Amino acid sequence: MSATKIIFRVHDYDLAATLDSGQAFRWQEQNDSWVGVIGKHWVRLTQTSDGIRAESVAPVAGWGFLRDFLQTEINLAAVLKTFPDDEPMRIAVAACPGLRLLKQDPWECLASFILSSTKQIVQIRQIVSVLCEQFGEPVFSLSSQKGGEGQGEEANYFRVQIPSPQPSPRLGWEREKNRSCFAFPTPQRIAAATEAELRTCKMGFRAPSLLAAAREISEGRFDLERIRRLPHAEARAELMKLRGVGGKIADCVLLFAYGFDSAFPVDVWIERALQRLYFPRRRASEQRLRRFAATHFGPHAGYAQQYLFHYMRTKLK
DNA sequence: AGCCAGGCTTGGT
DNA sequence: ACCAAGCATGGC
Repeated sequence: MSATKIIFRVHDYDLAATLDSGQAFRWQEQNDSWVGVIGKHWVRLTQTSDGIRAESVAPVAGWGFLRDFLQTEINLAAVLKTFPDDEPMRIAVAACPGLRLLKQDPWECLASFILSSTKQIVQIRQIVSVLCEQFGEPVFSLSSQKGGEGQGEEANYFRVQIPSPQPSPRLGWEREKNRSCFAFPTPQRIAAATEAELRTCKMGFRAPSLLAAAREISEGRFDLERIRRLPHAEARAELMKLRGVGGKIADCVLLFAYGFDSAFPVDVWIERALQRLYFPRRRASEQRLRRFAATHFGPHAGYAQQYLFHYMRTKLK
């Protein structure tokens, strides 16, 4: 089974910064590439001089899913033009031109951010990784005996050599091979688990929240697709009905999965960034910072937030 | 309204 | 080595 490839010709796209900027938690750097799973597709992405090269192990019917995920059609320059013309924004953009927003699957995004509360990015990655290994369907099977006529999911798997160049010294080869080979578990699968089982993934007190969301969704009481069609404020209110989802997490899902570009997640880091960059002389209340953010950054405030966040994380600390 | 919920990283000694 | 603090929070 030969790998299939495509090149997305896109400029001002910083792949590494984008995949590693705290919006998605499943991408791993492998040599000069990034490996991850989108839906049922394992993919390897590499930044090249003329864009982004994508490789998959199994042949894919089309690359629309990846174009959509990476948002390569977005005219970034046009987005940047809508930012306020002030010193902090200029510096934040200059620090990482080419930082983008992805468009992720709503369930994966929601579940990941329910698991994110009071966790640092490294820990969120660990939790999500174990969750996928434990409950996710393999996106391809290493030892499947089945040919093409199985009726279940198996028919979609392929017997392949995973093109993973070198084992990392810290995780053994076996473990390394198996990472990123699982789809994100469905709401149905999570709903079928017990709280105790979920807790083995080290998610602690977030387990009941994840379980509740999975049940609401799998039993049809909560419709993730309906959110997409609601106005911003209503969509936000709807998401916040879920246990474990407050304003910050709702904003993350609105921005990273549903493409509400004006959503502006405010966490400790953004709060500090706003305080330092926009109110250096006197201390501004959380209220004030929030109100300022809601009006100051324009229609693509979410992009602005991502630049401020990245700048804060990498340069200001 | 303040405290609690885990566990891992970070930074001090 | 060890230990304490601090988390890209929200619920009760």
